Order: sequence, then structure tokens, then C-alpha cells
Amino acid sequence: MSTLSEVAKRAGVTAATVSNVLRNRGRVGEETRQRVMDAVAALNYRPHLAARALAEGRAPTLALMVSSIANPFYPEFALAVERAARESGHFVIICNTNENPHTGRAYLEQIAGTLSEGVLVMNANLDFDDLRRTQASGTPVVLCMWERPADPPGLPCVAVDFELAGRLAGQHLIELGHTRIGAIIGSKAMGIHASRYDGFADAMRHAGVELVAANAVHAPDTVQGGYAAALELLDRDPHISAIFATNDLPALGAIDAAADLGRAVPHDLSIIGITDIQLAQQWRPPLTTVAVPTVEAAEIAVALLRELIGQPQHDKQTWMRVASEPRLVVRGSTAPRRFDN
Amino acid sequence: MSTLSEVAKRAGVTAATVSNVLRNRGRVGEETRQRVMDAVAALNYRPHLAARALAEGRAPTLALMVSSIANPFYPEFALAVERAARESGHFVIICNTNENPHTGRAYLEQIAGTLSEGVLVMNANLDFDDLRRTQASGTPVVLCMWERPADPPGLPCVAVDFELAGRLAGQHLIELGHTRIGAIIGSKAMGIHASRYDGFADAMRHAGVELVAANAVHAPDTVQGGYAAALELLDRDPHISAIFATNDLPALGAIDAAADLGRAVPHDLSIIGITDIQLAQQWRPPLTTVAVPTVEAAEIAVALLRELIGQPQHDKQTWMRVASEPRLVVRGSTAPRRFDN
DNA sequence: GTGAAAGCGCTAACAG
DNA sequence: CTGTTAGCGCTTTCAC
Repeated sequence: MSTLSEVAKRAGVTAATVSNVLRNRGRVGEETRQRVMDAVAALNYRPHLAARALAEGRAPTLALMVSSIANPFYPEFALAVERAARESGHFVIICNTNENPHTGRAYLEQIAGTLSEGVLVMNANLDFDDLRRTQASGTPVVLCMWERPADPPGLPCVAVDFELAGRLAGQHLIELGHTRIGAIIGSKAMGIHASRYDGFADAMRHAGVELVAANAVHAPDTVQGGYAAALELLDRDPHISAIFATNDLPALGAIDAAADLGRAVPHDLSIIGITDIQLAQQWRPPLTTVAVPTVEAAEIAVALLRELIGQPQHDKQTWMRVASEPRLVVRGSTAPRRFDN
Repeated sequence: MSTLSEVAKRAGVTAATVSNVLRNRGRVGEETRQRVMDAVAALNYRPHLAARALAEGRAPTLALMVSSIANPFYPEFALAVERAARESGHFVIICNTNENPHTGRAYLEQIAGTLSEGVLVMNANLDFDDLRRTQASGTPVVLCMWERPADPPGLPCVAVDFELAGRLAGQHLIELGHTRIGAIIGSKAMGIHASRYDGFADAMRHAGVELVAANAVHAPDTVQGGYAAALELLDRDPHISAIFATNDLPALGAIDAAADLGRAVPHDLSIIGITDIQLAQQWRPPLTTVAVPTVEAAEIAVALLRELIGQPQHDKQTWMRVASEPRLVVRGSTAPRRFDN
């Protein structure tokens, strides 16, 4: 790998000049520019990104913190992030925290500001104080999917109205005539599903439907988790005619559970989720769900991060961007309540 | 962010000494070490990775080239890669090529050797000459899943015997009594599925089963692709009793297609895939498939890359590691042939 | 227009 | 044991 000064020598100029022509800075004579370009081509020169980062005092990468890239939701998001990041010349480093705050902190400490110019946080179960610390140290952080637009987290974020998502799901079920509904709520530990359930509960209240506490169970955000939860729900109260899940994966698992119990979806049991991951439309039956603007959120998050980079940090905490609203996507897993059972 | 020399000053020593205590190099007095550690803690010092990379002449990241991280197979692999990479202190930069050799080349040229110490290639549709060039320029490259152990690619790689995978799939179908079998082969453009089909064809030949050319169709590596392909197959010859797909995703699509056509899987139609992605066991019915050692391949690939890094490059081309053999995983999508149709 | 010089933050000999 | 001296490859004033 040849260096700037090798190129310079070959072109009979100095490194500064080569640097200038390469980045169109400063005025350079046409004839010199040509000689330089020739030398660059001849030596197959490529700028050393780490060296440039050091000299510029900025890094060419963004860190994307996720709990586990193997969760089917994240890759869709990560892809959108990468596309957006490329536009500003950033590479993205993927950081799997495995839900472990320790791992997350270790990542932050090593990477933030020293290898990555900014940090995107996507449900990685990180300590907000840690995040605020890294932000205070000069590396901007943005939360990619904040659930409560009305309640800013004290960190830059893109908000998605998940309470509305929950409400839309609830309303849909109500409109179909369901009143006895089970709920599968994302794992308690993280509490990020609270607002979704709040929205759902709100819809119930508006419809005058009484919520039965026993009809809500917590489950990890996996197909298996939803499967087990649905079994539990249907065991506790076999008469529910619908299940609301705060996430798609568990909803998918609930569909399978119903099938195994011989309850036809949606005829005997309606099931609805939130997010609209790709899998939702491929399941049998395809899942009715409330779609969340994943790609848009990714794009906004990266754009916000870019604005924050190089910004004085006095009011970073107040930045919040709101993504467009969730919307109901009706597919095959919900149907009107049958009144014969 | 404080620097080494700030720490040094505070501890009343020189930067070199701080560097030494931080990396346990050179002998340092216990008393000095303590002073340094205190200063590090007081200033909340964290080493600047880009600066270190420049000084050491090595980069702390690995690049993982995939066609699109949104393909459900890659995240499982990427997760394993990241885990392995962390053990040697590497971060992983994810590079989605979108199957576009141009994008792939652009990535390689920018990142290889300047920000990443090594490159992992996972079915990203890259030009092998490009790869050889980057390897020749000093940045090791390893192909993560080479399909033909008997036919080395001229680049370091971890080989997985996909021909055997195809053969196992074929044998399983034969053993169940199937002789009229449709095949869904991964998209022609890449040709990476050829050996899988070869293995399958070989099994047929051994069993004295004649292959009908018309019973093989090409399809993209997606659920939808497999769905369409299965429809096509079943239209061309409604009498096939089984379908072999060179990948799980299309196999899953085939299951759906069969269902939509009113053909019960596995009773009326057996379907088998290759890979054993997580989705396979969650589908209805769960997919019978030939499992490929994904995590193992990731670990071997990273280990190999690590050995290659810093190695003189004289015989890099000849490195090939073979992962353990694929094995049949029987689930619910295959059954003995019924002789009444 | 182009060059000289300094420095980004760290590591790597080598002296002492 | 610890300090000195050079860089790593690039950018960036600021003279000429």
C-alpha cells in the first residue's frame, strides 16, 4: 500500500499538494493536478482511513448497538442504517450487546469517539446514564426508536408513537367485536412495551371493555416465547377470542400455538402484533399487525446523528424527531368475532 | 477525551510509561503503575483506537461482506462472527453489497488495509480477481463458505461440503420412496448452488432414478422465489411427490405454495431444503433440511483470518479449512411417498 | 499555486 | 525501571 508521500514524490510535488487535489481543497494548477492523478493511478493509491481519521480528529464509522442482530427485526433496520450511513461516507460497526449492559458499556467505552463518530442505539438494553456519559464525552448518541414521544428520554432520539400502535391494534380488535382479549407483553425486564400496552388498554377503556389482569402475560421477544405465552393465555381463559401481542415475533408464535390447539386462526381466534417485520406477511396465516416505519426511523436516526456530529453539545438532549405514524395492516390473522362460542 | 500525555503529565511520568503500564509491556515499578492507574481513572482515559491503529500499523476491525444482511441466514452468521472477532479485540464492520460487484469493490478499496485488517466474504457476489487483488495488497481475505472442498478457489476459505448436503437430501427423499422429484435451484447468476444440485443428482443416479430436466427451476433465494418456483414446478408436472430446494428460504416458500394449492405437506408432497436456518424449525410444518455448520464456519473463518493477519503472503492462496459435515435434520415436511397418486 | 512545518494520539526502539 | 526520540499517514495553517 503506497502512501501520500510516495505519490507526491512520483508526481514531483509535496504531500500537501496531493492531499489538496484529492480533496479538491486549495487551488491546484491543472497541469499539476493531472500529474498527481497519474501518480495516484500508477501507484494504486488509496487513502489510509485510520490515518485520515486521526488527522481530521473524526472517525469514519458509526456504531450500531443492538441486542442481537439475529433477531429478525434488526437486520431490516441495520440494512437501512448502512445505506443511510454510506451517504455520508460512514461505515457501520455492528455491536451485539446480547441484552447485557456490561457488554454494551464495554463497547461504548472502547469505540465511542475513538473509532466511531456517533452511536445509534436500537433496543440494546443499555444504561441511559452510560449513554449520557458517552454523549457528554463528545460522541453523539441517538436512540433509534423511542416509544413515548410525549416523554423525551433526555437523549436525542427518533420517536415512534407506539402507544398509538397499541391503540390501533386494540381498536381493530374492538371493531371486529372482540371483547375478551389476551395480551402478550414483551419481557418485563426492559419495560419498553409498556406504552404499547397502554395504548391497547386505552382502546379497551374507550370501548367500555374491561381488562382482565389475568389475561396479560409477559414473554420474551421470540416466536417460542409467544408460543408458550399463548398456550398459557388459552389455558387460563379458553374463552378469549383474540390475542394482542406487543411485537410480531410472539404474535407469530401465538398463531402456531393456536394451530396446535386446534383453534383456527382467524376463525376461532384473532391475533394481532406490532411492527410488521418481513416474516409477518410470510406466515400462515399472514399476520395482521400495526406497521411501524422502520426504514424511515433508520434514515432519520442517521440524519440526526450526522447533524449532532460536530455540533456543540449544549442542547443535544432536547433533540427529538418524530417518525410518521404507525398504521394498521390487515392480513389474515384477524376476523370478526364469532358469537357462537 | 483526555490523551495519553495528559495522563502522563498528571502521573508525573512520560507517555511511553503510561503506554507501557496500559499494555503490560516493559517493566514498570509498582508504585509508578499505581500513580498511572490513578491518573487514568481520574481523567477517565480511554485509548484512541484510530491513533493506536496508525501507530501499530494494524486496524482493529474486520470487514464482513454479505449480499444483504436482511437475508435471514446472514444475521445468524454475523452474530457468530462478531463473537469470535471480539476475542481478538476486533470490531466488525458490516458491508452489504446488495449483490452488486461494484459496491463490493468500492468497499474493498476503501476499507481493506486502511480500516480493516482482514476481510470475510460471505456470498457477496464479489469478483474473485478483486479479492485476490486486495489480498495481494496485503489484506487477507477469507471466503466463509466455499462449496467445493475438492476444488480450492485460490483464496483462503472454509469449505463446507455442500455436495454432500445435496446428496443427503436426495438420499432422504429416495429412502422415503420418492422418485419423481422437482428441484428448486438458487439463482443461476451466482452458480453457487451447482454443487448442491450435483450432490442431489448424484443421489438420484445411484438410486437409478432418472432426472427430468424440466423438473428443475431456478429461483432467487427468498420465500417468494421458492413460492413461485414451486407453483411452476407443480404446474409443469403435477405428479411430483417431492421437492428439493438448494436453500431453506425457497423450501419454505414451496411449503406455502403447496398449501395454497391444497396439497398437504408432507402427506401429498415432501419438501426438503439445505442450511437449517432458525426459521426452518418455526415454519408450519417445520422444514426437514440438511443442517450446515454455520456457527462453526464463522469461528473457523475468523480464526483463519487471524492467522493470516501478519503472515507473509507467500502461500495464502492454499489455505483451506474444512468445516464439519452437513447432517440431515428430519422434521415435518417430508414423509414416505403415498402410492395412491 | 505550491511547499514547509507542525501535529493528530499512540507505539516502538533504544538510551540511560 | 523510565525517558527520549522517531515515526505511523494524513491534514492544515501559513509562508513563499
